[in-house]
Amino acid sequence: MMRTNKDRKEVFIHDVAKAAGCSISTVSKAINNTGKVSAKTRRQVLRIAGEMGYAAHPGARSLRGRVTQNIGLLHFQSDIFGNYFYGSVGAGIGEVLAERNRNMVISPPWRGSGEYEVPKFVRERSVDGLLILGNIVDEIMDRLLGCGLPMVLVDTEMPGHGVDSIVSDGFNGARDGVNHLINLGHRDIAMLAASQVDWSTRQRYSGYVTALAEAGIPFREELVVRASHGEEGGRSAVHELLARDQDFSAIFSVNDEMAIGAMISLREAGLDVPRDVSLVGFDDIHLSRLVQPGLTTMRVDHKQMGRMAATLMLNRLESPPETSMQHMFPVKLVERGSTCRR
Amino acid sequence: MMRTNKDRKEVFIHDVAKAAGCSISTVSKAINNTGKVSAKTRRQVLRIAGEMGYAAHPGARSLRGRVTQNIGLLHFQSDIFGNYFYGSVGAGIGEVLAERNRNMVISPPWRGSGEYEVPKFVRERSVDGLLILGNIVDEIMDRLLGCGLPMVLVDTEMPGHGVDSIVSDGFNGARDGVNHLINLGHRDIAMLAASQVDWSTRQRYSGYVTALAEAGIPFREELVVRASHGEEGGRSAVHELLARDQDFSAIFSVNDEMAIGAMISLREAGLDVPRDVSLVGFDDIHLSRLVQPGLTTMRVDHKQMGRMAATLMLNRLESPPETSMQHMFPVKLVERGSTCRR
DNA sequence: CTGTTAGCGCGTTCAT
DNA sequence: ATGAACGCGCTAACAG
Repeated sequence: MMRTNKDRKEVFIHDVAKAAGCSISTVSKAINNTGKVSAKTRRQVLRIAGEMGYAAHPGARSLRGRVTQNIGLLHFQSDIFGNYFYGSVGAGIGEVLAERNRNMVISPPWRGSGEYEVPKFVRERSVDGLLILGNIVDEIMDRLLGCGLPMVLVDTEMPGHGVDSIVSDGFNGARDGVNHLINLGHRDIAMLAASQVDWSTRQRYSGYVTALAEAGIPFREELVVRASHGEEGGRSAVHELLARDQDFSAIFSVNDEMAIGAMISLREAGLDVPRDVSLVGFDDIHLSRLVQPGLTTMRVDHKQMGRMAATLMLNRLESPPETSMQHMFPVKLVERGSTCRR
Repeated sequence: MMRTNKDRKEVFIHDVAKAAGCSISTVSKAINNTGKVSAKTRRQVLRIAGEMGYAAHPGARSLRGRVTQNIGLLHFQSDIFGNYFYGSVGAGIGEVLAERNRNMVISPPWRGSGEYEVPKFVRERSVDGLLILGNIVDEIMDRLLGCGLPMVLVDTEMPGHGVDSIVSDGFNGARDGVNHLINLGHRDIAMLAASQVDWSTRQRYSGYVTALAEAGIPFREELVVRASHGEEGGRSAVHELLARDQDFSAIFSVNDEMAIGAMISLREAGLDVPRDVSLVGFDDIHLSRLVQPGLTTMRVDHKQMGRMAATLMLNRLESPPETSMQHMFPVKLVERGSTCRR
């Protein structure tokens, strides 16, 4: 017969000490592998503690040692669960935190109503460090810095504040993506961009502009559309683009979700992808393999980015470095069905 | 000039008391709205605490009051971030936890290598309750019950252990889905199922069998394929089905991810959906609107399920009920392009 | 209404 | 090599 949910029995260090026939402090030393304890008593204590299912009270530990063993995950653009890109990054982070025995605390879904309130867990400092996914408004950043927690930024940068960051090479990625379209014979290449203040958009926008310039193709403001992140943004961007009544045979999108929204809207408008319009995205989210046609995109190893961000944070906590560091991941073209020769 | 990450200044109840010119316990009472405090001093204390950015040390609180204000999220089938269904549920959970001022702690990606180890945060009891997403192996369940934490199950049931559960109506959903196919003139309807031990699969399987029986269509074992959850499972299931060389004009899939995998494999095999094979999924994940053709499926309000699970848990913590409860969400057919008349 | 006090479980010093 | 004692920040019981 299985247990039911009635029989709870908390076991504290005191109980272990009694069972092991030694003092509380000896148990503590044995468990934390600190101070002087004979090998024999250590083994004994560990065995008993294991049998009794002892685990130190994290509250008491953090009260004493000022360390929580929790890492907070922040994301301000949207809900992390609903975002394929951040989801993969989060998975990588989760792996590392588990390997190194930390808990992951997640910020609540961001309600973008201009309330720049930091989550409860950072106000209360119930985490040792913060991993921040994606672009972040200055005002929030300022508040977070005020909390004095170590931070690692993922997919954005913020120089001069002593925070680490992990990004993908948006500039070269975008340049390569647009070059791919140019090599296919396209010249009228539109760009779907997000907010100007987003670091990632700015990088990718520069890559777009540069690729055009290098190919001697005049830049046309009318072919750049700005919209919100996500599939909805991509849809409205295409409507806007079509309403402008400009010729274009290809679209470079700042991310895959917008590209997929664009793909749908193009189809609804009676345009075939890639016959009428070639489409290149950015990120290579899981979805991009599944849509029909498959989305040509710039691949980034999201999970690895997450892993590195978490690793960086834990190392930083163990030995605070003098200087902050940024790391840039390479980006690689993945050809699928959404692009073809003009 | 923005702040940098150097200036951290922790503020404790002691500092607030000094600044407010009163005792520590008065501050505590004012903040927690407990005990007797004059309205004036309360206002005064709250103002000062706010100005100083005071937040109680959660470790100390939990040490004293045995409550952490954290809720743990567990998911054993796969990584929550990579799963569209659980992602939506998680979003609903996150909303409620934020509204009611709790933190969400997430279990690390489950490595299914047979190691039934409970996450660090439940061993250490750094959460007040556990929300468990999806089917769960008995052995893990047993361990979790042994921890004595209140639990709410989502998308699965486990009667007789005093735990609440929130599920969708898999039986009637599957029956309706299969009936839809029958009404379209199909008689050779295959089923893509997952593990027999999964509660949700069992329910949906029963619905499938019942619908056939009610329509007087003989059940054929050869048309039932079992595979792992997820897109990969759907793909391999279709391969298996085709290898069996049985006639079928429609497939009912136990979930959308498998259905989408099936859709891809059918296409690769030169079969058109829905012309050659009609396809019905279950769950209505975000992806199902995006694939081409759109997937006909059984809709469940995931986010609402998440909200209810979280609400149930918080209420249960505030006033432990005598008895456990289960709640079943209705399921509704959503017709899209993956089904047509035979 | 306010302040003093005790103790939550743990890690650490300092004796032994 | 081991144990006794202290205090981390906080809340609750009690005294004033």
